[in-house]
Amino acid sequence: MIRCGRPCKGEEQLSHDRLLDAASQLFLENGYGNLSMETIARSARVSLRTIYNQFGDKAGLFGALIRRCSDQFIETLLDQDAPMEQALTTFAKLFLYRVTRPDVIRIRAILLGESPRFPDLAIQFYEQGPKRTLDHLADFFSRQQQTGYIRSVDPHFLAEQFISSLRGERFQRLQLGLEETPDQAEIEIWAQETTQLFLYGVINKSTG
Amino acid sequence: MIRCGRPCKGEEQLSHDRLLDAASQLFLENGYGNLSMETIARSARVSLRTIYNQFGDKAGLFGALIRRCSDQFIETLLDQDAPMEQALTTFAKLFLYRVTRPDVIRIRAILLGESPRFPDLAIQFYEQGPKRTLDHLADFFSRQQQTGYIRSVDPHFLAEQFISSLRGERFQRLQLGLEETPDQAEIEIWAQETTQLFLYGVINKSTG
DNA sequence: ACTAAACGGTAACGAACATTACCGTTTAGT
DNA sequence: ACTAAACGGTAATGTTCGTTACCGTTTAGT
Repeated sequence: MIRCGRPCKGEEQLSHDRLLDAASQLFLENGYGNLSMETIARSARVSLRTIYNQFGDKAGLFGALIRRCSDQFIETLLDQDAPMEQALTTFAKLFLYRVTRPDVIRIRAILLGESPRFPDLAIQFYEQGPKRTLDHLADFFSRQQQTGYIRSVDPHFLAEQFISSLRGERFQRLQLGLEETPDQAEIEIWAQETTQLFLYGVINKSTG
Repeated sequence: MIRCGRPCKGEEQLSHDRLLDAASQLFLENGYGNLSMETIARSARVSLRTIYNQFGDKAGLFGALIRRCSDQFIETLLDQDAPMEQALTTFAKLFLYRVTRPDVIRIRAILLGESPRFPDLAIQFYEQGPKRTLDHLADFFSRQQQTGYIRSVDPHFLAEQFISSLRGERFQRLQLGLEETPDQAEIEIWAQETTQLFLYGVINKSTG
């Protein structure tokens, strides 16, 4: 790179983001232990010293990355007034689409593998990401219970079960790299079938 | 170690197992990339050369370990003649107990993180472990469908949903190290509530 | 008894890697 | 204009690690 020297005023955030972007992609491809700082620096067209100035060390860079990934969380809207099945199905589609993106799958798997080394990071990730979705969903179920449409079970339990059903075994296979990323059409079927099973159960009802 | 030289006839398998046991525990504690061959050798009271003779290299040792972990799979009995809810609950307890053991949780998380480096290993693990459980469960649902008690949905879909519901969000937290291993009492409640929700759904039925 | 195989222990080799240091350069702040 | 800060590039440092080699020892197989 020809460009060198102290960056201009407006460009401070720029190299910072470029660095995070490059590091992100490389961590996703190689995991934590199998990626060298030099590779990151070269890919981001940044000097090694800059990384250490901005993030302290490798763990700091990894942490910043996880945190940025969690911050990308946007609360999925749950329409409280729509029919419950429709509201849940719409939520399910959005949730499944996000959660099946290859980079989300990968970052999750990497964090799982390294969580004993970064226990605080695991907590941050969960509380800023999955936990907020669960709370949001539990609130939805709680309101639906007040209408009497659904059984009075702990709404947090319901939220956890719904999320877990949504992920399904296919999510495990995705994390193991045994399956391709689903497209929109597959996700829609996936969301509908799972939501119905969750709502109506398995038993054949005697009366419709 | 004082003991040295070519091992006696009956002791061949012994050091092999001792090696796998030690390696197993160390991999669980440290993950793949953060564990040195020398540490394994010392812990197993075995020379480095012996490891390389028996397993080729580090990846080979890790693979043998994963395979042994999968082979420990024992088909959980599903009583086809018992009432369905009872059969499923019994299965659920056993499944949850096994799947929440710390070493099983850890080996899974490590394999997830390293799966891009060991794609074949991920396949072997899944097919010898989870897949056999799923097939077994799908067969159970298929037979139950013939009795007409449950809706006619793809039994493999039902099996996947049941397993996935069983794991629940708590399983994710376990993998992230955010929760303690559940004891038998917790597992029983967990199994019962999940099974009931799976069978009867969320909707308040008009007629009991 | 003799050879080959397998072992434990130590050391060595070579590569990779996280981290730091140094140098010349460009911009910010005053 | 001058100093301090931040940069890119290269090199160095110190460590760790996977793997191999060598040596003396013990057992298997014949």
